[in-house]
Amino acid sequence: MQDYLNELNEQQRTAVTTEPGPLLVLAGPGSGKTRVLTHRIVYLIRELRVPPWHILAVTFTNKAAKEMAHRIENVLEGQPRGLMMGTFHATCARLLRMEADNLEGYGRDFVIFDTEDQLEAIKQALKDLNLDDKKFPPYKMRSGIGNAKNELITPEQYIASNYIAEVTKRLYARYQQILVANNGMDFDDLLMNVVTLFDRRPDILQKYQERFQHILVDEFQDTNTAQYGLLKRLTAVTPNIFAVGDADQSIYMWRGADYRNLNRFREDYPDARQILLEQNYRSTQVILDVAMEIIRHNRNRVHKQLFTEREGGEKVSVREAYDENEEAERITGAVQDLLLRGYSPGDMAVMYRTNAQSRALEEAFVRTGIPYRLVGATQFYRRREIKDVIAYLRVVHNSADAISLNRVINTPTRGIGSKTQEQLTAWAGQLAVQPADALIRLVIDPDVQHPFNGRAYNALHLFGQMLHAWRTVRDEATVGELLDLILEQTGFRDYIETSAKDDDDAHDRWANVMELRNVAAAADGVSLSDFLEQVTLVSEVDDLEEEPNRASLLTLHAAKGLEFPIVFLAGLEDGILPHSRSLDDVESLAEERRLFYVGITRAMDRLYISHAFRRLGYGGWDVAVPSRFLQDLPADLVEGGSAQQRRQQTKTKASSWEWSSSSAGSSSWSTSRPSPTPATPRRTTTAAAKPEKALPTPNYLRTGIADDDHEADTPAPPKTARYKTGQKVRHAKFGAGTVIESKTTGNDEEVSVAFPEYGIKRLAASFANLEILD
DNA sequence: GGATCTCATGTTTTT
DNA sequence: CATGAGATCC
Repeated sequence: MQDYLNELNEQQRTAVTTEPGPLLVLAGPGSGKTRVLTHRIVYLIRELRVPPWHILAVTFTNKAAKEMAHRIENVLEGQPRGLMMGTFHATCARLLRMEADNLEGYGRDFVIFDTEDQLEAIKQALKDLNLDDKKFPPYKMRSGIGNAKNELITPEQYIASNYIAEVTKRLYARYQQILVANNGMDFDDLLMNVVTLFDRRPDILQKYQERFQHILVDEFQDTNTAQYGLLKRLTAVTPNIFAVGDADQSIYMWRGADYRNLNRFREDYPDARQILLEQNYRSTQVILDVAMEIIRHNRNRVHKQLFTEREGGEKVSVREAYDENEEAERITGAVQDLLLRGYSPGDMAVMYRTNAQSRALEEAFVRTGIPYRLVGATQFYRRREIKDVIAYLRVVHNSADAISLNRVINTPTRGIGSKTQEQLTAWAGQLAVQPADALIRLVIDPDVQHPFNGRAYNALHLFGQMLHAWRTVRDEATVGELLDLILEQTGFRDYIETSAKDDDDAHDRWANVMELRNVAAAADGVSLSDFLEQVTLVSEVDDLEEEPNRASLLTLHAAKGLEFPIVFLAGLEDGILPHSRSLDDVESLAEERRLFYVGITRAMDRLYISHAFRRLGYGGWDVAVPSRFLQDLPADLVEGGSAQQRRQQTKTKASSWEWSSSSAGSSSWSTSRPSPTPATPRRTTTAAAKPEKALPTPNYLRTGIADDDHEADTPAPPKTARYKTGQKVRHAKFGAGTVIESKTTGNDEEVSVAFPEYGIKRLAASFANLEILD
């Protein structure tokens, strides 16, 4: 009868069947935490006879929520009615939809402001306060305000300890007024407002305390103060809180998450039981050992001794590529190899630190024709054309949303410039109505007094008519129909076609709009209000189309919670995987390490790590320093030699470098071996980066660390090409050849040379050591 | 008032 | 390098 419990190991079963009360599950990667959560919910419903509506399960991503819903459905053969499950933000939004009337200044039809809307509001606030947006960059101010909200600090409580804080405090207050005036809440408000509501209205708090008698939290280490505060209030009377987390996978500190909430939990719920899940069902022992060795270097952590029944396993491969393009090519080459060996594209994932890295990878995948999907890069709902269309819907939905009105009133351009917009705002102020409603007044009341000249009036009137028409059909039409009407009346397609850079761009952007239209059309029976909420709170495209069997390209952050048989971690370089902005702070550095740990532990069978010798910075090429984390890899579990050896090899090969061969990638990962005659290990990372002869050290070979003294005054390499088309040159390996083309790239020179026997090679001048034959 | 160009500037991760 | 904002030009 309890067959679903048999699928669990002892610790898991203990967690699932523990009696209600506070429980902390410390779950290592791959230890089945989702399984524990879902089974716990099933257990509560089936065994303890808890009505589903007494259960609240919160996650951090929509993906996790969906996954959980899916699994529960499988076990229970149907979705339990009334079970509340979703992200913190979505849950709070739902709650506020019911209760916002009890919040001063807000109504239930509030809109959710995303990051971009926030910036607009902050710019407005800066203007209102006569502050210079150069001195107080909106995005920085936004994070200041956001941090305060995450800590549940109101503008009044904000401590102005210095000038910038004093400005932030004032700005925060003004910003908040603007939000309220727009009946808008930003992401942080969703959480904070619920807490505020609970604190002001004990009766409402009590209502939800009674409703949510069992609360489950996924990824507990990612909670911030506001979220923790929320949980604490809800469980104050009945502390049935089932929290699952792993401090080693805390990667969201930058957004206010604080894994120390795990400690607070132990203090705040002294009776809490604690269960450790260390058995891993995902990776080979080799991968786990590597992961543990990496994470071990972080201080102040509780070690989890991960183990699996999958003993042994393939060693982790580490390779250095010449640059990011070659790195990408080697990865796709290895992918092709693996495809031949029976893996499918869907088994593989390439993970990286920053979205910018996806470019080279994507190009390589396109070139090789391997099906791939790019997860979340330019987030669908943040694309300009999508935001535009959504802004239209928002204006139709909510007159108070002046931010959205500003966005669309002249997009596409229709002769309503900034001056006219100012007049409109002023005029609406006089009428004491929202600008959007003032426009409608212009349409329905022909005799109304207004300050506009003929041209402006016509333009405004025309727009007002459209808005009026949309408003009229709003409640009868489906979201899809409304959207069609808007697209048609605004001539949106024309707008996209005329404003796009080129045909491809126009095509893509229109395709995006149509994608949104499809989403809207599919959301049959969903109210406009709900539709807008979903659209703002759902970031991933995964709702749109679940791409079958494609390799995934994704950031390490996006990879959390996922697993793949084959994982590639690209760009393991100082400044990228420990990200440059985290190098001088111990805590951030520890978080970068956890990010690496998360990446490693996504892999089931095989892990490939790569870094490049040089990488395109913002401008030219920079020499990359292998990630400091790589030094911590256990040598006996890694194949590919030390960082020094790899670099030595890169340099040896670089003298005969070539990009063109597409087969180079596939063999290089599997056949290249660590140099048989390893150079005397040297500690410095810049060691031996000097070409022999008398060539000047190219700038890109220098790092911030000072080299030998005499190099400091070596002149920079010539900016102009040293090699000219038609010139005869000699290469150590390829022999004599003719220069076809030469161009400078950054501080180096890229020479294409035709060799009679070897064909055309593209060579990096600083390495190729070409002898000019005249 | 609007569109185009240039210059400057600023670069992580996302609910 | 890419995007965005500002100035300039139409």
